[in-house]
Amino acid sequence: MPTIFYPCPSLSGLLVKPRSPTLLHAMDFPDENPNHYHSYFREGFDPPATEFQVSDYLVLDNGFVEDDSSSQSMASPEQVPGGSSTGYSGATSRNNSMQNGVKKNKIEGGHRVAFRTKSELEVMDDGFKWRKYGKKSVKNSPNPRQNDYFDFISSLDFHRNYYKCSSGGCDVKKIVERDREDSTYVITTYDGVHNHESPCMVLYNNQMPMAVPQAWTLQDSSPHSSSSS
DNA sequence: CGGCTTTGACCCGCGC
DNA sequence: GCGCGGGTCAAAGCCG
Repeated sequence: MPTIFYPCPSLSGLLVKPRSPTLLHAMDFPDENPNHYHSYFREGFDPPATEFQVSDYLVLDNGFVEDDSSSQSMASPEQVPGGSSTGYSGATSRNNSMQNGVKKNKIEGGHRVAFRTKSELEVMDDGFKWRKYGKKSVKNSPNPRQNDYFDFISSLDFHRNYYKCSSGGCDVKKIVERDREDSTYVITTYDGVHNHESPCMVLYNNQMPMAVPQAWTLQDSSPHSSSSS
């Protein structure tokens, strides 16, 4: 079974809810930042639920985000004809194709994952090097909160930051925005699959090679994605 | 000087 | 057709 690994930064507990039929395997490692840890997921493992703070999102594989949650800022299925929605309803890239008259927001490389992480920080180190190439303002939160902490969060500008992997030849993109439904959360969406190892993983492998077996190796795509290339 | 961020402009698709 | 929103481009500026 092909395996795909993605990094998921987290500050206060990883927020995971598998959206695909495959279960996910989490392996947590410390970051260079003591306030962070990263988790790497792979198919075929059911993490003990008690170890995780449940989030509303983890979406992956085959290039389409599956989203049956009606309470999120990400697109709901009805926003995209045909039922397959994307993390961003307007992600109408010029590379997107029309299929049978139904616009499918298929991403290059065939994979999209989204992490919803409870964090004051919008930009978290996930081990890869990213270059920012765009920023767009979005509407403010529809649910303003009332205590000091939420006031602080709500005072932040709501915007969407666009990043590309700065590694040459790697076309993976990352979109970061604060969840407009709950501004204490940050939604990070990865588009595509890295064709190289993370510099961070090289460090990990040097330090504890047995503990991180090929965690950043991106093996062949899943059966779902084989039709999306 | 190179790499990165910022930011306004532009392109495109969609809904009305 | 037009306006709007999302995504990208690219020039300018910043910083180490």
